[in-house]
Amino acid sequence: MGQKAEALRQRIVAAASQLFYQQGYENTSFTDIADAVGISRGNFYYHFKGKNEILDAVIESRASGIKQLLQEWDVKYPDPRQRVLSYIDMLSDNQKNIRSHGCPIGSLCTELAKLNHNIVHNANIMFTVSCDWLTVQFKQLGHGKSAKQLSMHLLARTQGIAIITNAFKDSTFLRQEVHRLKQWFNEVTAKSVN
Amino acid sequence: MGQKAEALRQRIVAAASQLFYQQGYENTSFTDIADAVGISRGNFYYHFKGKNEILDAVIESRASGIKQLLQEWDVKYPDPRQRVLSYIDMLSDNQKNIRSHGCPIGSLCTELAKLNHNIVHNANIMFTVSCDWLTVQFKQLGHGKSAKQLSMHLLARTQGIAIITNAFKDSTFLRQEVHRLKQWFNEVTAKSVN
DNA sequence: GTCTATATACGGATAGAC
DNA sequence: GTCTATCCGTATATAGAC
Repeated sequence: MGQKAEALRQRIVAAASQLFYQQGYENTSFTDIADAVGISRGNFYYHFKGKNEILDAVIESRASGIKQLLQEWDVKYPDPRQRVLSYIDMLSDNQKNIRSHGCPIGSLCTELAKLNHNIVHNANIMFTVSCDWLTVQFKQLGHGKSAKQLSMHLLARTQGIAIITNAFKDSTFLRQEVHRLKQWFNEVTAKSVN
Repeated sequence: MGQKAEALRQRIVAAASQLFYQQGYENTSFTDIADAVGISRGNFYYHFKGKNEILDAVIESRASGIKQLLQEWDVKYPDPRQRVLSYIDMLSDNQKNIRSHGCPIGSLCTELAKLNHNIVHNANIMFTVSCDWLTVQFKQLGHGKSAKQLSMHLLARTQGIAIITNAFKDSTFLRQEVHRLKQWFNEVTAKSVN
């Protein structure tokens, strides 16, 4: 496969990912993606076997995208506390998108759980990337045994915030909850220091 | 409209509500509902103008169902603390369904937010019923100004738990979080007593 | 009121020209 | 590699028999 084809493949995945986020997976047709990319419907099948394979690529793309971002933070921020606070700040940074379309990970997992796709069971790798990274941070903050539980808790909190913000179209609530979440994080990490 | 037709209408709404929960709204066809109820596809259009109207009825049905349950609790439990704890216990009571299909309210709101339906803006009335009721309970527990914020917070927490439980198919996490949530509630209400 | 038959549109997928 | 043309299944919705 040539470089040009590979580049087009990337563009298809990027467009599909955005459309899946805005409109949902099932509700996005090949026509939608084709129009966004500027190619014909038939051309898809040179790059992908079918819609399932595009979904697979989107999940893979999102997971590796998050992974890369988190690795950059590992370099950028020496303090694990700062890293986790940056993670929480993602909610504020993306509040407009969350208000309109929810969390890209959570909403996709929710949709796929309703379908009988085999891929459903692999969709949560998008969560796992964050979960594993957060667990490492909590371990570095002195929480050995409860690190994973705290990580999952934080993950769930962010998801709940995204759902309610999206349902009520209310960014004010998001900001309140971000504050509350940071408060919780400060209390939890303060405990471990002693 | 006769009683028999009204009864059939109820059965259609009940079947549709369950299927929307298990398979999603878009992914559920008239054929699916027809098979579940035991009627023909064409018969729907005597009772409903279209799929939108069925969705409307399902939302209405769920909202009034929750409202009724909460009103029963108002009678059954004299203590507002007990009422809120019962609300939290809904997570444990429905853990199997949540594991398989998430929260019926949250997942529907998430799906509808992706579509361009006009109904989307009314879907959150299902949340509002719980939110208003919880706000009343927190007010009775001495939280005047922050009652609504606490109510929304609790709502978000339950949603986050449902998402993660569903994504990871992990009921153990749900039980941990229910414990954590009750702990939070105890701390919050303990404060207000003083 | 409930049914069968059918209209119409659109989805994913394939074949083959270029 | 990318296109056009087309197949086929299924969706909502309607018409009209009973």
